[in-house]
Amino acid sequence: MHREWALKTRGQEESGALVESVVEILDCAALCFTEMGFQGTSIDDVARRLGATKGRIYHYFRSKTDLFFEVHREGMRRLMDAVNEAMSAGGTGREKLVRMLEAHALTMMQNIAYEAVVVQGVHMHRLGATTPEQRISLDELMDIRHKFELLFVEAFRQGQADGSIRQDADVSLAVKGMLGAVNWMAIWYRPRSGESPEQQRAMARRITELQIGGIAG
Amino acid sequence: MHREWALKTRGQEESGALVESVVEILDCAALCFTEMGFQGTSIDDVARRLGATKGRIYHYFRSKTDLFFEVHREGMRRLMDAVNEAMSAGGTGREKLVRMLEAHALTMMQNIAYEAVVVQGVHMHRLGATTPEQRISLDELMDIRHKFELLFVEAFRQGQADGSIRQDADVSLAVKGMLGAVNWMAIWYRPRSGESPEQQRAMARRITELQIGGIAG
DNA sequence: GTTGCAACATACTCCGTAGTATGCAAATCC
DNA sequence: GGATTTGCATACTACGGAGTATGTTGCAAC
Repeated sequence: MHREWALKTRGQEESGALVESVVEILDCAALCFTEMGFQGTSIDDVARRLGATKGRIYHYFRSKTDLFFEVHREGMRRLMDAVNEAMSAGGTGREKLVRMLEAHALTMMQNIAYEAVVVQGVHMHRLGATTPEQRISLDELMDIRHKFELLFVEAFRQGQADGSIRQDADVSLAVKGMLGAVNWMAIWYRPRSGESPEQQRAMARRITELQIGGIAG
Repeated sequence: MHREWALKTRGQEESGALVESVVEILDCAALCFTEMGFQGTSIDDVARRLGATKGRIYHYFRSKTDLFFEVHREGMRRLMDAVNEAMSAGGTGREKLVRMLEAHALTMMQNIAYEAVVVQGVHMHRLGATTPEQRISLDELMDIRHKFELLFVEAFRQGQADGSIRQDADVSLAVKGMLGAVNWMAIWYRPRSGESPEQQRAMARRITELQIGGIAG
């Protein structure tokens, strides 16, 4: 998969060193934004965390807002990739939905910094005070997010059609509820030190199963 | 119920006019914080929305952070009141949980500005850069939030004991999931113009029923 | 080996904003 | 009815932080 950075250097060849440096910046930015919020994070904060100075960041990114958008975009990309793959395999609508929710939850846990920024970004979508250029980026991100939700809606509808999902449910509300339950992990989940991928998968399965099966005894 | 404002004037008698003015400030602050975030909102923004100036705000609140805390506290208070009342009535654990979730969802919808700030505040709890005094306020709010979650845990456990809730569930994870589904409303829900309380109650019932019953067909 | 450019660091500018100090009219108290 | 306080508005200060302009170093190409 070819990444398309919205960088000053967009369009030119990506050497390995360049990508590495940019990813390093994105990682630190994701951590800072997660811990202190967008407005609460200064470029100097990110630079300090990098062990560098602003010069390095502004060499690659036009503005603080652009940097935030790139982190957001990368987080959405990881989510989208995971869920798309989970959806592509066959099965009933319900089986698809289960795989998609598990993939979603697992991606949240494995990329908690990026995904916390994504959750923040959703909240920020009415920021308004942006340049027309940034407005386009923002609209693009909202569009991706909408498409993301539509994937779940589609699987849900398929499940209703094949009888694996109850038909008396408001699809939109049901999907928003399920996604909310998983997205909320961005708020409370922090990896326990030494937590194995298998433990993470187990947690993803449990939270998914509760959303599918409910809690009634 | 006697409100205890963390104001400069704390401890003195609350005349009706004082309360009215403070509530007006809190309402505007809640809207601003919801739309632009904590750091993105300036005191002048809140004042402009009030049709006033900073002087009025700093007359009642020590700092911007204090103002945010008060909005957060008020939002939590409304949630807590609603859920506490729903819990106090009898019934099985599951019946309690249903009423509590419905009350939670309904309160979210009817106080969306305040509750959006509450959700934001949870995310902000590791802000760090606060005075010791503010640190105490913040810890207090986190404590309230924790107690709030414990109410649901308690009802859940009761339901497991009386057989109305399945016993193979991780209580903490299940509660976090359900609360996430409802809290997420702070992100997507905006009242449709002319939406009746009855329609809101219907939505609260639907989202609750999905969390309790699941979506399996 | 020197030219050129990439990849930063350094050193500024400038503006928004939190917080303060002061002014001032109306209400309240004695 | 003078004195004091309340409930703000006005005017100011101080500073942090976004963005910029300008070095500086190292590698690559020729």
